[in-house]
Amino acid sequence: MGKNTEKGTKSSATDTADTTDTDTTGTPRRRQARGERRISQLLAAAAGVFCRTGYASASTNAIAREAGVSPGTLYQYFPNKEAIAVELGGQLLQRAHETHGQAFRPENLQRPLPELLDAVLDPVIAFNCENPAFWALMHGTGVPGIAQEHEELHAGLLARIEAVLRDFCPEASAHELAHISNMILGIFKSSLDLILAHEGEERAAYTAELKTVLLRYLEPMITTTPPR
Amino acid sequence: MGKNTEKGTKSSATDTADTTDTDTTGTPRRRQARGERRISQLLAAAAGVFCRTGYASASTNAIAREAGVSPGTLYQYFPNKEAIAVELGGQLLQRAHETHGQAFRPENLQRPLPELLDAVLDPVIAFNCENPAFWALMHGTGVPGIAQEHEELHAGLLARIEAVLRDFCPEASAHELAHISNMILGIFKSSLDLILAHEGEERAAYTAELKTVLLRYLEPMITTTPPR
Amino acid sequence: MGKNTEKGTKSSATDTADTTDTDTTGTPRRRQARGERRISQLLAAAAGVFCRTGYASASTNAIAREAGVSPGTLYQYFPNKEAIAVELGGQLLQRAHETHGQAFRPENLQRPLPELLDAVLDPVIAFNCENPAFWALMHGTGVPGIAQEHEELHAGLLARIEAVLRDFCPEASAHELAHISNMILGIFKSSLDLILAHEGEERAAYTAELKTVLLRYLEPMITTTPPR
Amino acid sequence: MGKNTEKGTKSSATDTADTTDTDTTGTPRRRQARGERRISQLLAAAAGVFCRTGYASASTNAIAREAGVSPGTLYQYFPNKEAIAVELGGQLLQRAHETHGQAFRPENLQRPLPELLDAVLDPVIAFNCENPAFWALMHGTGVPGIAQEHEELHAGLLARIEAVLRDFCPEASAHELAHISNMILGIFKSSLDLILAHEGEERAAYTAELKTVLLRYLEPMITTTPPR
DNA sequence: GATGAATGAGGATTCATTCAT
DNA sequence: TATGAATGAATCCTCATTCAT
Repeated sequence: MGKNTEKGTKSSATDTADTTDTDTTGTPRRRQARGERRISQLLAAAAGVFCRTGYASASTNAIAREAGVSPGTLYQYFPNKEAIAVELGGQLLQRAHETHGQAFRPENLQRPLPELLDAVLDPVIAFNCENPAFWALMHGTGVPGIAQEHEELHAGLLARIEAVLRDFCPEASAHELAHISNMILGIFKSSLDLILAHEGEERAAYTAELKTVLLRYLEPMITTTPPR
Repeated sequence: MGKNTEKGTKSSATDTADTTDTDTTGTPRRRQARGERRISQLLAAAAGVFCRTGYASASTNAIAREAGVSPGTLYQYFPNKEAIAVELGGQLLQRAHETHGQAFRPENLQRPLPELLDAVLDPVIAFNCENPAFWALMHGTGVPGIAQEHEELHAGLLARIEAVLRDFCPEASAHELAHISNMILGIFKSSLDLILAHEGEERAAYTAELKTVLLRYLEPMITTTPPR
Repeated sequence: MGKNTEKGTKSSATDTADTTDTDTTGTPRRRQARGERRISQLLAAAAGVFCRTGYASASTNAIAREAGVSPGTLYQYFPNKEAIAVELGGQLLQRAHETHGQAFRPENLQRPLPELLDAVLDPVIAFNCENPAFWALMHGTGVPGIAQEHEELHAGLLARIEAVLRDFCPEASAHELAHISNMILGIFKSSLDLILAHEGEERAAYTAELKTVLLRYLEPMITTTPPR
Repeated sequence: MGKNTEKGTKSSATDTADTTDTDTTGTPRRRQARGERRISQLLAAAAGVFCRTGYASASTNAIAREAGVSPGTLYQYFPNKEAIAVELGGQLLQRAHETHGQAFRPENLQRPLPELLDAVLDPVIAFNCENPAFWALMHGTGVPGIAQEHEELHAGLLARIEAVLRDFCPEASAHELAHISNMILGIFKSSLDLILAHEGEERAAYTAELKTVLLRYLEPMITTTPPR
């Protein structure tokens, strides 16, 4: 596992105060850098705690302790517990989008279905294996902000899947496409649970099985070869 | 404490005019009936609240309020919040088992796969549509008692699926059977989410889609016709 | 959920003299000092409330209020109500033991009985007058931890009394010694009630009377002069 | 509020039966007799529960259960928990007064001190051994009503002791008499604890020891032989 | 009268959040 | 900024007491 927290993203949760602070001296820059580090620290801690105990029963004090700071410090960077989840979700979401952008890039989509599945699924699965907090968060927090992020994620993936699907089955109706996409996404999610719950060979086996399911589900629908 | 929840008294939730509800003395039976009603009331309220807010953030006072009683009354029937969830889960679990018993009965399993899928899936889906609190509870409560019930449910379903599978694919290894069963269950669960999230035609469409997925997934594996 | 068995229970009361815990900065020491003060504050408040209303009907909120802090603060230092009583009892017990150690020191025990009674009883009575919460706590809390402390206290005193007695009445049987010691302790306790219930001259009178009782009770038993 | 709670507090078991509002029919008598039985039942149950758990932690439901009746029935005879204790205390108090009347009757007081102690202490000790709830109640309930009863008891005993004392030591001052009486009572109480805490031979030994203590304490004070 | 279900104020305890240092 | 003590509303749960039957 380890700490894979990138910095340099947007902190955005609390930085309204330092927008106009200083332009000339170097200190604020360093200060800001330290702030970024703190935020990463806190988000990483939050990811761990959310993963372990779930959002609802994760206490801010536990997060602060895990991050090695005091609760007061936590609240210097986040206005409340929800904001931590939203920010964490947002960051992971962005990286997920990037991953999806890579996974669904045109050269992957032009291959025959079996290769396409490999090309698309492998990086997405890898991302989720490396960021197990992602699903944990996106699932059942009950937090509106997160729910919205989940929507985004869901809608984004659905759109991508539909796009691919449209290429393969040009004559499918919009409704059919929606149903199929949702099914695909659902199958993916539940398989992901299985994949994340296992390791090594088992994990590989479930990954293979997922591809088999999708392949068999989709193959009969294909009416054209992939475009281009 | 509170292991006295036999079922059986389902009589006329709406009409209080049970003229024949006393065999020897009037009071005990009526008292018992009232207690049963209270328990049902409370469990129904709990189901609603758990469904809406999740187990963790459901407060006992909220459940009591939803049931239209005082917190003290709730605690007359359940020793604590957890027990409510466990009892509710237990009751639903039992009914689920009954449903599964019906769904997986031999005459259903002897048919060809498409009909088998109809025969098995339809009642299970129906049950879940009628008891939406079931999945909500079984999912992430963090309550040991529930987790165990979930285990039971999961293991029970898995065993049933494996049994069916073994008939269809006699030469599959134990590992393969386990993987396939888990995939099937996962696909079922995620489709169930979709099904529960929709109504009417959409619901039917997703149900059909689930069957399609499973049919296409399983058909190539079948090496024998079903026994007898 | 709540696995925070932290400092509260075992602050151990006497470690205020830790001169070495802060060498570099002043803050930790001030913090710790504040914590110590809070604990003392809370224990003092608890002593007052326990004294006034008894352990069972003393509410933690009342203790917090008496200490001038919020309930949450109380729980920052003590995990629960019982722990307050145990800590308070423990602290007082330790001081009692010290007092007893002084009271029963050899040079006191070598004197003739009348002087011995003065030398032993006066400091013990003084201690109890200064710490009226002591008996109040040791009496009927129903708390196991306290009961154990009470046992210790009782057994300790009994042992000391028996030791003195053995010197004075070498030929008394073990049973007789036990009976006499228990009687002495009982007489002491009941007189203490009287002493604590009065002030000034009256208190002195009861103190004198206690000594008279013991003197007359014990004198006829003495068969040797005190050792050495 | 004002509903039906008239009788409860002072029914007092023995004397209300004479105030009979109905003389003609048998039913009210029987009814009243049943009421008396209920009250005795409840008081006996209360005695047991108070003895076992102390007043504060005795719940009215526990008392009702011990008495084999429903909580509602308990409240038909007593307006509240305190009243039960007060009534129980009152009844025991009365019997204690009777015992004291017997113990301190003139022919006992005219004997020489050793016999007097036997004659007075033995019945009082016996009474307390047979009614262990008495001390349990009189001790630390924190209930005003009980405290008052305790006062009565205390004052009554003190007066009797002082009366005896005055006969033996005619020239003692009022203050001295008060002090000595209080000491005697205190010694008696603490010995009683010891006596009640043991059985058989041990109990006898402590009883003997109590008499020894009092004898040695009082003998030197006697300046006259008992009157008559 | 008797029952036992129902009540609800009150107590112990937690935790997101604030504030003095 | 960092700290961690302090806050207090909210939660679970109890029990003396009342009320419908």
